Amino acid sequence: MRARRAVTITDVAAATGVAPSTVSRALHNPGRVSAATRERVEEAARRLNYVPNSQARALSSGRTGTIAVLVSDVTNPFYFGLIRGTQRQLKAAGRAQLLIDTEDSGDHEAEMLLSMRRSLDGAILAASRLPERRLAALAEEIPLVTVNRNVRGVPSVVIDTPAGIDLAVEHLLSLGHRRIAYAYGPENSWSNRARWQALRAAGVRYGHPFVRVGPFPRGRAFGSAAADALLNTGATAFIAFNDLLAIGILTRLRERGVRVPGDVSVVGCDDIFGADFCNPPLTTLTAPIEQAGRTAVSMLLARLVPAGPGPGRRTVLLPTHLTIRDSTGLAP
Amino acid sequence: MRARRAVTITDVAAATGVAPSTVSRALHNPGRVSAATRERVEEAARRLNYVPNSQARALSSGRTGTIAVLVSDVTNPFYFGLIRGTQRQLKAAGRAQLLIDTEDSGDHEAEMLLSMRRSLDGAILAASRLPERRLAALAEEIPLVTVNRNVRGVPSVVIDTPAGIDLAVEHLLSLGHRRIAYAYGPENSWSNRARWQALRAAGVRYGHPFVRVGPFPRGRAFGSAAADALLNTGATAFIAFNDLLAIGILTRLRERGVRVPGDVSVVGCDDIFGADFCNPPLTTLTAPIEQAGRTAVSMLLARLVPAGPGPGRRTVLLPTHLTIRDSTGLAP
DNA sequence: ATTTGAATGGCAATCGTTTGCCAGAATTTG
DNA sequence: CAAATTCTGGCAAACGATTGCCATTCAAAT
Repeated sequence: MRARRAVTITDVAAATGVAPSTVSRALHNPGRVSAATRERVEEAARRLNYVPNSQARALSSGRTGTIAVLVSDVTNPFYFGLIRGTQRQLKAAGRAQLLIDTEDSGDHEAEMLLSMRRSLDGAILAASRLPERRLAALAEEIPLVTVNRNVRGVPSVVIDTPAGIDLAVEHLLSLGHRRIAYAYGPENSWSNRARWQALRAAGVRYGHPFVRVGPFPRGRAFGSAAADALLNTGATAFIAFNDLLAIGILTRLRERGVRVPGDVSVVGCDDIFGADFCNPPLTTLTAPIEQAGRTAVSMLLARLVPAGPGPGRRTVLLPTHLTIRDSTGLAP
Repeated sequence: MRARRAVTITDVAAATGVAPSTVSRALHNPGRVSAATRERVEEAARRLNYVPNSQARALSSGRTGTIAVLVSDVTNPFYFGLIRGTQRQLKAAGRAQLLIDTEDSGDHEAEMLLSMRRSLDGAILAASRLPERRLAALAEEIPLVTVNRNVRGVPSVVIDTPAGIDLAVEHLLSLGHRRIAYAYGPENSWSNRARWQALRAAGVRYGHPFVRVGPFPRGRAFGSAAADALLNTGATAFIAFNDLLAIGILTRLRERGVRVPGDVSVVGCDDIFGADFCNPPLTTLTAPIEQAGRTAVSMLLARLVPAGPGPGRRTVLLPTHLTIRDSTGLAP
């Protein structure tokens, strides 16, 4: 009933008067056949509207042409840019993107990856929740590139927010702030730990011991709790684990009648969609998210060609910059 | 070098002492073998950590287990919820989701679909840009469900924003607004046309001829042009094609010193991420986007089982409701 | 006891490619 | 001009499942 039998390589072969193997080579290994036959094959393929069956090809060649992109939560705006970046680059390389939502669970992540490893050429792990050991083990099974997660032996692209944190601190210090508090995010987030790490180091360096509150779960909703806790520290400037939390904090501060930046300043991380139009617009560490996606894809694809140029760069560090908007101002 | 040879159905068969065909049946067609053998097979499969090769399975059975979801722009927040909805439902059904960004081009859309039709069990078209004829033709090739696009013969789930428009109009009329202007979106958007359609009809019904400005391309950036044009109409209330545009309009109005809702009221459509924390929070038509995604998947899967329950509902209409926030108020 | 039919399991073809190997033709080399 | 290479193209064996068909076995019905 559905779609009459598809055009196969055999049909093209018959139409051209050559063997199927020749068609295969003409199409995917041009150097292997004479120019004349190649042209005849191509013509016939075009005429018959032949499109290779990727299943069959995957079966015999072992390459599937699809790359999985695993995110912990598709609705987290942070991933939008990332997904767009991977999508672009993959499309340009003629590959398909399998999007997987791991629902923030490492087990889920591993299970998905393992069960699909036969159907994948590789995977990009944006924000893996897996412990180092399991991640490394998984990388043995299937080519992997991580984003914002640095594990020995697994290539990764990481956005250098820690360096950005220094920029934020300088910015706040220059505005006269001396007490800075950090809203600590989920313990299972590598970025979160790295950010706090950097902030604490900066605090020591400048001789102002910065404090932290939390941890708080992911999501704007917990901005309320975070805001209350932050106010309680007596700090005049807050840095939030990410923009989502920062926006939640902003909302709560408004509710409580605390003026931003009159009374306190707030800095976010990532510069997600919405950071520029929330109220007030958020000063934040702008991360090159889309570029991270593109880079991750490039690294992964580079590893897939057998004659890869050596091991390639193992870790690519992408710089961030501080985007100053209206949520930071002079210390009161 | 990579991953020692995988465990195949033959290995399981050997370990159990039965034929491969029996293993296949035990695993996917339980009624066909005795309970005893099935258990032995299952045990062996578990022990050997067998995971079927989906390529091979697709090749012989014709079913691939993956569904494509086509969106016109992955970074449009409207799709976030949709993608989450489809993701959820597909995962529950044990299927994979291939995400495709058509970059707002019908040609691209058709080309992708055609070239992947062998690797797909079906596709969900969120916001197709294809003309009716081509869409209908494509539906012959591959099982399709559209979202927010109604084409004869193609099952669809549409979010009933037109009905919502009436709610918005009543809301605005009750606040004393008499002149309402619509910011018209891209001509190639079915939803946009439907919304204007509904608004115009309401205008006629209530005896207040509503006007429109535009069309404006997708994206927040064009909110500036839209805002200026809207102000120029002399209307006191604006309804925007979607929230993205509405937020852009809000930004521009603030720039120009126009107070919202003091001077003018603004209503958006969709209730995307950000509509609740922009400045001021946006009154909007809340669409059950995630549910739309889930429903689309259910409809598609229902069509795939051979003994489907008849043709099923062809079009599912999902209701919207008006979420009143701070961008609407009494007419000046 | 014979017939019937259901339940169970195996054989082998098939799905559409890719690719190692081989043979003949064409070309280069000494 | 003979020998050695390089080019081309075909054959056939995978790749790992599914499934139509057949052969047994075993129980139920006559």
